[in-house]
Amino acid sequence: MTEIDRRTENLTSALRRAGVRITRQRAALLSVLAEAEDHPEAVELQRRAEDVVPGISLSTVYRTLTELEAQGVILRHQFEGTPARFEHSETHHHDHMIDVDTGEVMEFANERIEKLQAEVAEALGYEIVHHRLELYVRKKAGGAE
Amino acid sequence: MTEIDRRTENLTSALRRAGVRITRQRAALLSVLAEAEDHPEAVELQRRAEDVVPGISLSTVYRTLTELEAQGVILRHQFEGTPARFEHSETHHHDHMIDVDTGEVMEFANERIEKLQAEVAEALGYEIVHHRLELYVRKKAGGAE
DNA sequence: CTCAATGCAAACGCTTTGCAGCGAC
DNA sequence: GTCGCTGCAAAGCGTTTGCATTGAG
Repeated sequence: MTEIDRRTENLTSALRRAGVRITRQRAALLSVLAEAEDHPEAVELQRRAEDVVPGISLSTVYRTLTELEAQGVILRHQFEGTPARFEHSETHHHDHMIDVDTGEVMEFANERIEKLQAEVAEALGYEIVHHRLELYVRKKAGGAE
Repeated sequence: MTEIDRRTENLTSALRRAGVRITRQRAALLSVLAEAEDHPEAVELQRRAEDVVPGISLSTVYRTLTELEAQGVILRHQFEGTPARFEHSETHHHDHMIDVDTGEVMEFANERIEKLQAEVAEALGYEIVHHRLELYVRKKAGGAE
């Protein structure tokens, strides 16, 4: 069983747990999401799913994504100036760095930043429900291209 | 000259520098923005401006906001689940904490987080153009209400 | 007097929704 | 066979834009 099969299984069981039917459209989307290494937007997911289920509608894509997000198995990111992007939430928590020139999305994790965020909230009597940290960046001149 | 007059002056001169006309609508918006202590959205700014210029249109509000943002004198924030919110950028840099229950927006600044962000980008050969850090929080049980 | 700014209404881009027919269970 | 899901088309929401008119300079 591959890593991707495992992820697909995970997404599928989340839907089953929610008591919904696994249709051809949903099965296609689940595997597309499981094998995505990037951060595709809804239309891109539709495009990829069409290889398996030609004619799948964008409404279905959005409805499924909304359901999966509610189940907590995928994440929806609203970066600046683009439609929402999605990724399965199996991997550990991370934040994002977006190259403003290319649109490329990279991931990073920094334990110390996380800790400081919690301290900031704590100091004011709050606890963090979730956060959003996005670095909009540009390759440095002379940097490795 | 009050602090608010100073801010209004600052916003006005940014527009003048851009070579645009200071109309009644714009003058009203500039002072509304200057005296705002919160993070109002476009319709709210329109509402406040209407006290001075009844009938000011939302298009005008948006057009002026876009211009001021381009001049770098106001900031546009796209928090989750709400229309864009605006604030004059006179004060020093800060990030935001949003109470998910009340919608209240609070500001905070943390030098160490800023520094770590720069380091993360630097380590990968990038420099930060701008960032977005938002903490979606909830008052802790037993915390000062 | 001129040309930029306004208000209106229409278009926009992304996302959600109502509905009649379809298909997973 | 039931009833949840689908595709379609239409609506929603915040924001932008085209255009004829108005008003700042």
